[in-house]
Amino acid sequence: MAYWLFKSEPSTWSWDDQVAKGAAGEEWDGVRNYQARNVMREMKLGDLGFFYHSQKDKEVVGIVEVIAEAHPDSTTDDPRWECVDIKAVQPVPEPVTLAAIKAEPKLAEMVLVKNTRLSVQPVRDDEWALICKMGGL
DNA sequence: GCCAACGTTGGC
DNA sequence: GCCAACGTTGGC
Repeated sequence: MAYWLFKSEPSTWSWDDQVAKGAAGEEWDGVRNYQARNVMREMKLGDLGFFYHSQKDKEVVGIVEVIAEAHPDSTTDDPRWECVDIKAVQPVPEPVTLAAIKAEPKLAEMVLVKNTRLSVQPVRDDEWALICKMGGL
């Protein structure tokens, strides 16, 4: 099982929007970046990911599950772009802020810290476990 | 609202 | 194939 992180501006697509989609989930569409697309191609059914709010909140607010592997992005005719489908699994009881992540030396290598602009990222097993703990899970 | 980082585009 | 110009993202 691999772990990932999905970044979104709450004003565009928030955790609440994701939760509202329920078990049916939703396409993680609109990604127009090769690196992020390549990360999504690595995802397998059942993998878990953090849902991160960028800009205003800057915190990990929930956990999602991959329910469909990479397929063409329905929001474009350009065959270069693909996306996965994800559904909300559960909220993080105590959202983990970017500040808290930066304050933790064990998380200094996170893509979230080192490559802030990448919108879909891999998360290591140890990073996943630690953030879950910090979030009260 | 500003600015740094970075990805993409297009001219040569 | 290189590089300058430009656009976008996201933290502060």
